[in-house]
Parts: sequence; C-alpha cells; structure tokens
Amino acid sequence: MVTGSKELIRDINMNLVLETIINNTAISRAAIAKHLGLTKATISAIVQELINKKLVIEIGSDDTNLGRKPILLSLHKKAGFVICIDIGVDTISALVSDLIGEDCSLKQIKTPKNTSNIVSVLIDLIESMKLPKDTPYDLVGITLGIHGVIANNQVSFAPYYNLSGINIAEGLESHFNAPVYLENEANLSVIGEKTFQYDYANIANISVHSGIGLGIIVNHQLYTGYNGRAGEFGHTIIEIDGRQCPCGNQGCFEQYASERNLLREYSKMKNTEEQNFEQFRAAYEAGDPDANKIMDDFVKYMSIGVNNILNAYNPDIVIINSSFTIFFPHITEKIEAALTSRMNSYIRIVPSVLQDTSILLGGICVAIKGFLGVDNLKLNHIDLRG
Amino acid sequence: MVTGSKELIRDINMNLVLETIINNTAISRAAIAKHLGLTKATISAIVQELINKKLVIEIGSDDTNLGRKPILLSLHKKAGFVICIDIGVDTISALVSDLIGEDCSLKQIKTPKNTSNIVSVLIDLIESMKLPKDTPYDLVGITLGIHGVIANNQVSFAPYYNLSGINIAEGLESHFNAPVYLENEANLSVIGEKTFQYDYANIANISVHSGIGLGIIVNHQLYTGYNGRAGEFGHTIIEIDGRQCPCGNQGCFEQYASERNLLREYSKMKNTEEQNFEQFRAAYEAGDPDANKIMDDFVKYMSIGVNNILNAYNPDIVIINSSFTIFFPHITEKIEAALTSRMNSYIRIVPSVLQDTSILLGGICVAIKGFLGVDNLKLNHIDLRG
DNA sequence: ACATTAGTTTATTCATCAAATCAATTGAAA
DNA sequence: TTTCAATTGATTTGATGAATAAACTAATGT
Repeated sequence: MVTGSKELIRDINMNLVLETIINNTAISRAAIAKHLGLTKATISAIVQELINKKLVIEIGSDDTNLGRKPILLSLHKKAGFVICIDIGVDTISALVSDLIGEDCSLKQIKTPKNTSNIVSVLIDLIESMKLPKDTPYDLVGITLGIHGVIANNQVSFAPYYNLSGINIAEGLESHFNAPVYLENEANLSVIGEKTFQYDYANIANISVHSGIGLGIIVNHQLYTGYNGRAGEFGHTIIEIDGRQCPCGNQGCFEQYASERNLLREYSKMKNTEEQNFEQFRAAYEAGDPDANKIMDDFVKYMSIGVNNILNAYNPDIVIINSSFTIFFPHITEKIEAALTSRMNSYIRIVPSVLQDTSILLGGICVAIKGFLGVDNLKLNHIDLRG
Repeated sequence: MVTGSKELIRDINMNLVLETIINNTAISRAAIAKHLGLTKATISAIVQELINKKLVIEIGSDDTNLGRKPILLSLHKKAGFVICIDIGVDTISALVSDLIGEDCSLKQIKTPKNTSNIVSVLIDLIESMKLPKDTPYDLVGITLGIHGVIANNQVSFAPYYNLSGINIAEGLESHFNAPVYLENEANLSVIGEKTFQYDYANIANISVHSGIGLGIIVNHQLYTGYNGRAGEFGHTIIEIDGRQCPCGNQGCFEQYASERNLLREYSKMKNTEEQNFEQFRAAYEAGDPDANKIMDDFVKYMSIGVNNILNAYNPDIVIINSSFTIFFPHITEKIEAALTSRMNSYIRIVPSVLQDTSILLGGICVAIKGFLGVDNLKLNHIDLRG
C-alpha cells in the first residue's frame, strides 16, 4: 500500500527533477523550479542530493544577456551502464550502453540449438564485451528481450525455443549483482519507439515478422494484461472459419499478414521453395505482378488489423515495424488510405524509425528507467548503423 | 504537473482512509491504522477531519472479548446524493441514490424525438423526482449515460440522436450547481460491474444490444483512448470482405453478433418482419430449430469476439451483458468451450449480474467517486427489481 | 489489580514554502 | 574607467504542516 509520507514526496519530487534534467538535456535549477512549480529552495536541496549521489553533474553555464548566468545541470550519463540482450530465434544480440542510449557497442552470436544452459551463454557473452570501467555504479541493469510471453519476470511461453522453467533472471542477477528485466520483444519495441521517437500517451506498435505482436502503451505505461498476454494480436481472428493456425484457431491475423505467410503465398505463386524477403523485394522493385499482388495483400490485411486496433484501443498513434515498412516506408500511407470506416477520426499511422534496433533500444530504456526511477523517459535517437 | 507537497500527503492519506472506511462498511481507527500501515495518531487526526466534514460518522462500538471496545466508523451515506440519467434511444432513465448506491429511486420517460432542448428536459425530469432533503451537501454530482462517443465531457458522436454541439454538462452544472459527468454507456457498465460485482484490475465488459460496445478497465481505471473511441469493438472486422456495415467497413463484428443482426437473421429464416427478442426466446425455449441455429451463431460469433479480446487485452475477466446472457446465463460456458486457441490460459468469462442496471449503477459510482475523491470504490450490489 | 486493546497527546523530524539574502552579470550613468 | 542600479540565479533562514514514535489516558474483561 502506497501511503503518503515525507519520503514519498521527496521520492516524487526527486524523480520529477531527474526526469526534467534528462528530458531537457541541460537545464538550470531556476528553470527546473519554474517548470515543476516548486520553489528554488526545494530544487537546490534536491539537486544537491542528486549531485552527491553522482547522478547529476554541473556542465558549465549558459549564455544569457541579463543577470547572473545559470549553472547548467545534466545527467551524469557515465554514472553506470546498462545492457540489453535480444534473444532471437537465430541470433542473440547484445547492446551495451551508457545511461542515455549513446555510446553503444553491439555484439551478436548464433542462438545455440540447446538453450538449457542459456544463463552461462549469456554470462560468457557479456563478459566477452568491452564494458565501461571506473564508473561510480558500473552495471546497473540487464534487460532480456524474449520472443514469448513473460509473467512475473519469467518466461511462461515461448514458441521458438524452450526457456520455460529456467530462472534466467535470478541466475544473471546473482552473477552480475544487478537487476535483470525480462520482457517480450514487441513490448520492448514500443518502449523504444516511445522513448526515442514518438512520445505519446497511448501507442500501438505492430511488429510484423514471422508472427505478429503488438506492444501497447496506455497512459504512458506499458500494458501487459493479466498474465502478460496482452498484444498477442497475431492470434485475433479476422476471418470466420479462415485459415488454420497452429494455435488452434481458424482465421488468425498472422495467417494472413505475417511476413512468413505472405512470403509463403508468394513462393506458391512462383512454384518455388521458400522465397526470402530479399528475393521478393527485388522482384517487386522490378515490377513483378505477383510481388505486386502480395504487396496489395499486405496493405489490405494490415488495414484490417489497423482498423481493429483503432476501434479497440483508439491510440494516439499506430506504428508499424516490418520488413515491408523498412524498405517501403510510404506503404503506411496506402494502409491509411485503405481504411474504410468513417467512424475513425484521423490518427497517425507511421512506419517505425528505429526498425530492427527498437528492441535493443527499448531494453536499454527499461534498465535505465529501473535504475533512475524515472517514469517518463525521453531520449534522442542515435542510429546504430550511422 | 503533480508535485509532492504536504497537501498531497494529506490528500493521499485522507482518500485512503475514506476508501478503507467505505470498502469495509464499518471499521475502527485502530484497524484502519493497521490496514494502511499508518500510525494511530495520523488516523485519528484524519478521521477527525472527515467527521468535521460530515463525511464519516461513528456508529457505536464493536463486540470484542478483550480490551477497550473499538468505535466503528462508517461513511455518512446520507451526506448528499447523486443522480445518473441514462439517455437511451427510446427511454430516458433517471436514478437518484445516496452515497453508497442504496436507497435508490427510479423514474423513466420517453426520449423526445427532438433532443435540441435536452437540457431543459433533463432539468424537468430531475425536479419532478423525490430528492432527499436536509442533507449537508445535497446534490453532489450528476452522470449522464450517452449512447455515443464522449471527448472532453462533450458528445462528439452519437449515432441514434443528435446531441453533438450541445453543451449539456455546462447547462446542468449552472442550474444545479453540481458537477456533471458525461460518459459512454458501455463505459458506465464496466464501472458498475467493477464497483458492485467484479473487483479486478483489468476488465473487458461486452455490451451487446443494437450495437456492440466494450467497456475497458486497465489498472483499475477506465480506459477511453485518445479521443474516447476505445472499445468501439462492434466495428472491429472479423470477416475479410464480409457483410457491409453502415460505418463503411465490411465484416464488422456487430454485423454478426449484435442482437439486432441475429434477430434480423432469425426473421429472415421465419420469413416474417422484425421478430423481437421475446418472440425469439419463446421459440428457443419451445425447441425451435431455427432459434437454436441463431443461438449457436451467437455462441460462435461471441467466441470469436472473446478470443480477440483475450488476445488483444488479456484482461483478468470478460463480462458479457446482453439479452442472451440475461435469459440464458449458462451461455457463457458454451462461449468459453467454443474458444479454440490453446494459447489462451484460463480466464473467467461470466454473464453480467447487474444486467440492465449496470449503466445507472455505474453512473452513480462515477458521481460518488468524483465527490469523495476515492480511486477504487467497492460497493455492495442492491438489486433494483428486488 | 492487571492485562489488553482503543484512542489521544506530545515532542521530534523532515520536506516544503516564502522571504530574505548572497552571487554574478549587464549596462547605463557619472 | 568606475560605479551602481537592475536583473536573474542560487542559497540561507525561519515557519508550517503532516507524519512518527513513544508516552499517556480510556475502557473493558478476568
């Protein structure tokens, strides 16, 4: 039970001050006081505490044309570092980052066939990376991106690899002495998009890959549902008695709109085995009518999915993350144009900007938020492939 | 911006104390202190303030077998009263209630064809009712249930009557000098169910009538989305290129599962005009095979809708409110059995208990919550037709 | 009389606020 | 060039109010 106390108000105000400093990059005490509506005395006291904790540093003064020059404050971005590891079906990707998502380093390995000793694989991976040295806090959090359902920081269901029953978090926590956060990949994606790109209160982020997942932000917070299964949007039904899905349903959305199924349809048309996305893309750009038909299907099915999201969640914005939107970003305009309901007011439908980095960047945010205690983090996007 | 301050502490703790008193019906200061983890001194001070404000009364002592007998505290349920008016397509229903949803009185009138002077119609209706007298606060809130979309406490879209552009809230507020809350009917329903019946953190409440609406509770709070259109679940698509819907889409859920459409299908089978639900019900109970087929369709379509809700929202519980569930409550078991996905873990699917009173009772809760400032209200259900 | 539980009183702590003060800077008047 | 008013930033000081701990009073049964 959260009751009111002196400690609570200090907590609230300290987090707000820290949040203000981070989200404004460089700001003075006076400006923070004005922004938050607290007195300068209060802000000075809180800032002193943050400086003592080595979370905030003074970075010189600003150029103003009247009165005493303000001392600019900034997050001490090298106070510690965080790690996100995306455990993909084929590849495990690890990203080390400072506290603002800058100065990252990436390493990738093959996902082992047998995942029973995943904890030691991850420990070896982390220890093989170049980690920042001599920081006040060192490693302050690890996030694991999982292709599956998470409940109580454990994998409760994963279709592509067997991680259920293994207590990954505890294993890593005791070895690195830092909190470990497990989260679904689609959920990390939406956190990444919100933090680095689209700072809205309510967001729906569709991740279309082999399956289809939906990351949901409600009132600035990730929504995961009763037991972590919110956003299993690929298994909503869009066709009565439709195509059989391995999940047991007929007519699941991902039997129509997922990359895997669209490529399968394309391969059928071509009477070949397993066309990959690159082949499809080349054919499409060469004007191949079959590829064109597949693209039309993608637009048609996605517009149904988007319609269902709008009428169910009514988010501020819908973000689509898929190979299709990576290579043909303007496809979202076609999807928007294909919406038929006149009940939908104008809502932005946009392609992901972070693309395949959204999971890792989202994971970085989770660990940073956990360490700093900041509710609503805003950071600048740094393109990893720049 | 909500910053920490002394007032905030008092606010938080006062609301918690009030909430504890309401939700426990009768409780002592010592028990509140234990329940909230605050000291007895704090609780005594807050309770004194609440008694001074005439919101809480002492109602004698409890029977214990050792030590001083505790003084039981209770909400002063006659400190004021609230009103909810459900503006239905055919009927306007008004309910006056004390502060715990007991001691209600109901009045119904026909909805006027022309709703341009709706404000004066509502004023006349309220003034024609027997209202409690000589209470400390008198009328403390009015909730209006609207069959349409609400944004910023105004009607932004209503399919069955024209209320857009009329500032109903302001008109009533200035006349009665009490806050007026506008809310969608499906949203009021889910608030009613949560407060009086199913106290879960995440709830999806399907209201099936002429259309299909969904009231959504996320983290104990109503979720309405970016511009109040969350839960327009009747216009999610369950059939690609399916039945034409007036909204412009093809294959909307409510073209299959709404009462109106099922009765229309039934009438077609019978080659008669406009069978009503009573006729259908009689035929079904007499074993009519056509009626049986319609019932099977309802189960089939609803199981698709429920599947989509489970995979999108993953709520703690799904509540279904319709004529079908009122007269055949066990139908929810059939709907549950018709779910085909093996990915769905066990989630309760239940018929509404409040049935057609859920809107009015939900509206009462909104006004009470607004007056008392209590976040998480729990009340006991009083059956209006008892 | 004593153990036990309920509720109140009192002194202390701590985070906020308002106001005064100190600090630093500009620019115009002397 | 010097001086000083104006301005803005940051700190210090005393007051306020709400929570706490601990001591106290109140009531009750054995």
